[in-house]
Amino acid sequence: MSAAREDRATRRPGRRTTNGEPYTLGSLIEVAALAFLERGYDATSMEDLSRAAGITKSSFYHHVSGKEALLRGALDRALDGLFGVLAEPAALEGPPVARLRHIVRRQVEVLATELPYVTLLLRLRGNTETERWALGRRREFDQAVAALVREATEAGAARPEVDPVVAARLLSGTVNSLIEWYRPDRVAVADLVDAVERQVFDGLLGG
Amino acid sequence: MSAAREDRATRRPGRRTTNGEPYTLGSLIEVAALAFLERGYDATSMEDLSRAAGITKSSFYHHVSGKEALLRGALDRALDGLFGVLAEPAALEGPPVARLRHIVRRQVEVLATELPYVTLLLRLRGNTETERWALGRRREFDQAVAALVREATEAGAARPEVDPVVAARLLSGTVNSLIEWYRPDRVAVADLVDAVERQVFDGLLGG
DNA sequence: AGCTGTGCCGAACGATCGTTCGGTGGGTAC
DNA sequence: GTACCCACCGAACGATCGTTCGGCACAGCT
Repeated sequence: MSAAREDRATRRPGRRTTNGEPYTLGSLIEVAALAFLERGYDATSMEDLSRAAGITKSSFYHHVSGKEALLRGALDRALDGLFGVLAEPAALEGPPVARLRHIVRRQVEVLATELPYVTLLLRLRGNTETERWALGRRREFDQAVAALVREATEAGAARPEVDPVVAARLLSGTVNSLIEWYRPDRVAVADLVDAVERQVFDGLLGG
Repeated sequence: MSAAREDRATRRPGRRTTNGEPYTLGSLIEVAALAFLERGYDATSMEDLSRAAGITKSSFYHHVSGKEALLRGALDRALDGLFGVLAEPAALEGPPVARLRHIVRRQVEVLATELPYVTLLLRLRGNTETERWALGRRREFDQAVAALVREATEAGAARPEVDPVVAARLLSGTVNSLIEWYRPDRVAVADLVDAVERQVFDGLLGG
């Protein structure tokens, strides 16, 4: 996590005494998200975070207003990624099934590339106001996908025997469950996208 | 340690002042699991638990050795349910696909009926020795299912284009994601089982 | 030279955590 | 009666939490 700090040590951009890279809010949010991913939000102390960043706890507070701000920043990044998918042209035009396919594929990509942030979003319990706000936005996203599943079912393009609401939940569940096991070094993102699409739209059996 | 207290319920077994129901370890584990389900393990204090049980914090400790024991008890119950499925005859005999189908259906049933306990199991981060022990047992279960998926693929009964390991992860993810939204009062268990089986083995599309 | 702003730190704050302990009151056994 | 048991409680323990504060070292500017 600190390898990038001493390379351009000659120039003094901000203040930084011993090394070049200043601590930005974004970089500290990244550090925090990785720690939250590993131990969970509540079980991660500010001492843990500051140690991971390479400074003391009190120095850490010089750059960050508090623990909840780190959470909020990470959740913002996750939600921006997800809602960005919904705003893409291929998610807005064409038959419902095609739009659904595109959203699922892109959602998997966002999950894979923004893994720590999305993981944080999906593990929320709603204990604080910030968490409830993020859960509300996440529900918006899920409902948009659920509406698309219902459209596809009514258009006769999806299995009518299954309640579209339940189908949408299972769909979201399948995609979101990636955070439980996917690690970027083991499986390529492109292969992951294909595998999820096949399993979701074609099922486990057949061939 | 405590099972001997409730069996002879007619004769005032323990002491109980205001009501007849004695506090057994099992009933307190149930209370705890429900609270953990709502707020998360770390965010739930012993004060919360004792208040939910209707006694003070110090009285609570008269019945329970500690917070981790409650966690351990709940995890035990979840793991017993899951491994019980693997031990059923229909999970041991017959072609791989049929055994897989049976396990998936029964696993959904266990998730639905033991929801708080399984939820606790699936949210573990491995911060304590107890958590790591439970994660190890859970991995055993997942590997047993993964082995069955591989068998089915080699037998030509599942899609060969998808890596069996990834397919098994997606399968487990789909089933386990039920804990994120399923509540026993909204959808009947039998309908849930059918919907999951269809979505997993037949896919979202078609009709 | 002196002044100022800033990155960083040690020490401590009050709050809350899980846990322990001494005691109390009312029931049972003798 | 009296001795004992046990569910229950109030109060406090040490530890750790997130957060704050005063001060130190050093760079840029005048």
